[in-house]
Amino acid sequence: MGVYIQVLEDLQSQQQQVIPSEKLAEKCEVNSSQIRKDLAYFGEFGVRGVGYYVTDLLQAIKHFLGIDRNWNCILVGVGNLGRALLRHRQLPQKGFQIRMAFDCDPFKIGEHVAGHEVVCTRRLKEKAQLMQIDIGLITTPPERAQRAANHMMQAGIKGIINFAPTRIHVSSDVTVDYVDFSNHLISMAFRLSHP
Amino acid sequence: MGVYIQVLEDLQSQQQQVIPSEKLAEKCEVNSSQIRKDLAYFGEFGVRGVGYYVTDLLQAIKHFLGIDRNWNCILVGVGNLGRALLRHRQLPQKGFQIRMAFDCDPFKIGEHVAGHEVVCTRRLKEKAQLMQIDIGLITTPPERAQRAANHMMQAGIKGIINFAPTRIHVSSDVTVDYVDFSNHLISMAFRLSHP
DNA sequence: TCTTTCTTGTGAAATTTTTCTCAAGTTCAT
DNA sequence: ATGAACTTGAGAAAAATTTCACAAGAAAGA
Ligand SMILES: NC(=O)c1ccc[n+]([C@@H]2O[C@H](COP(=O)([O-])OP(=O)(O)OC[C@H]3O[C@@H](n4cnc5c(N)ncnc54)[C@H](O)[C@@H]3O)[C@@H](O)[C@H]2O)c1
Ligand SMILES: NC(=O)c1ccc[n+]([C@@H]2O[C@H](COP(=O)([O-])OP(=O)(O)OC[C@H]3O[C@@H](n4cnc5c(N)ncnc54)[C@H](O)[C@@H]3O)[C@@H](O)[C@H]2O)c1
Repeated sequence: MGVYIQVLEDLQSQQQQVIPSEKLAEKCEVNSSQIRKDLAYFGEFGVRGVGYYVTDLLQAIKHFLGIDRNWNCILVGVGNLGRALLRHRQLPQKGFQIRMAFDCDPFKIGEHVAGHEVVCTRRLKEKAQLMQIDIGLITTPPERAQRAANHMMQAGIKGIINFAPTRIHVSSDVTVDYVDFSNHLISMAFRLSHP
Repeated sequence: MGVYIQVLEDLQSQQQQVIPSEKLAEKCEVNSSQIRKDLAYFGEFGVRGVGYYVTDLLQAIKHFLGIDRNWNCILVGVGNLGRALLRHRQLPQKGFQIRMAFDCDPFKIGEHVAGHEVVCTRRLKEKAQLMQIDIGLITTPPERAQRAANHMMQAGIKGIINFAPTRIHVSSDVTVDYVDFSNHLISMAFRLSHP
């Protein structure tokens, strides 16, 4: 689904107003009926004989996915990866604002990264509750990920994305998503080994 | 599949020698027959009534996936994300060595990041051919990703992992994999909007 | 208006993935 | 030994996903 947005935004910036599923499929490298099925799932947006109106479609997809609004995020673990995310300009562009950054290292507390002051993790609950935080990003070492998740849950955060390569345990009303690059490297190694 | 490795390595470091699929499934948060099917796919590694020997299983999985060896990688685009990857200690630990780093920004060329000298992208072919490079990582801005891919193809690299949020076109003997965090954020936004 | 050319939306078919089930192998206490 | 308790591997069933195929709507030229 994310690919559709990527490609449609490209088309939009190229001023292309309409695109048929066949062409969109090519750009997304998927089957065209796949696209039609996916899009039909949340409404009739195409026009027979014409195709899909890029802008309308984008808006419809974004609304359906819940990304036609801003989401407040916090980040715990201002290390290599944490800094990269804090400095990543595309996240706020897409409606995901990292509102605060936390770390437990006294040398990092007080530092500023991309306009964010790094705050002590112990103050997470207190700080995060001042603002309605939707999503927490964990970029601590794996052995600290559970602790970071606990802090987030105490602050009432219901969505956690864990970049540390370890499973975490959360209560049933919290959604966790795992991001692990090494899976992509592994998958690549496999494909290169079995040509 | 990557989860299995993660969890098995955890077990190994805890000195646990044997684990039944049921317990492994719990830790990986998947169905236990799923695990048995997956593992049976590349051999009979379990012992009925006992379970799987952690060390043997790990070795077998790693061999099957082609990660019981070292893979030579290069990275193009020494920005926020590129630096994080260059400094990421787990990659070499898992057998993925980033051998060289390239950038086109004259201010960055010559700089050292995590023991790697940053080299001008124009010298990629020349440099990369001195060593058998297996995998190329693209961490440039999206509008430069295709160019980076072209350089890699010219150097004979057959596997490309693109962290830039754009599709790239490659010849049929090259494998591309896309990594896009924002997909995880989008998926989280969707799940939080449809509770 | 009619015909030709596109292209969607969708039911049906095909394929893939996941789950269920259980015979058969292993261990251990008695 | 024997039985009870486990656990795998794999066939069958179920569920989900992907692809096919085409009726029906839209546009454009004759
Ligand atoms: N660097 C990468 O490119 C990369 C890629 C994929 C995954 N990861 C994963 O992301 C995580 C971070 O990687 P990194 O390279 O940034 O490591 P890092 O060591 O540079 O950063 C970790 C940061 O977390 C902080 N921290 C530790 N415990 C904490 C706690 N309890 N509360 C708050 N902050 C805490 C540390 O002070 C440090 O600043 C790791 O789990 C790593 O495996 C990193
Ligand atoms: N920062 C993140 O956390 C993050 C997360 C996800 C995806 N990404 C993606 O990763 C890419 C890099 O992000 P970033 O934040 O590091 O950006 P960045 O601007 O900090 O870094 C980009 C680097 O690429 C270099 N570059 C540009 N053109 C080049 C070329 N032709 N050859 C070699 N080097 C070239 C630039 O000099 C710069 O050093 C972007 O596409 C971004 O969308 C970044």
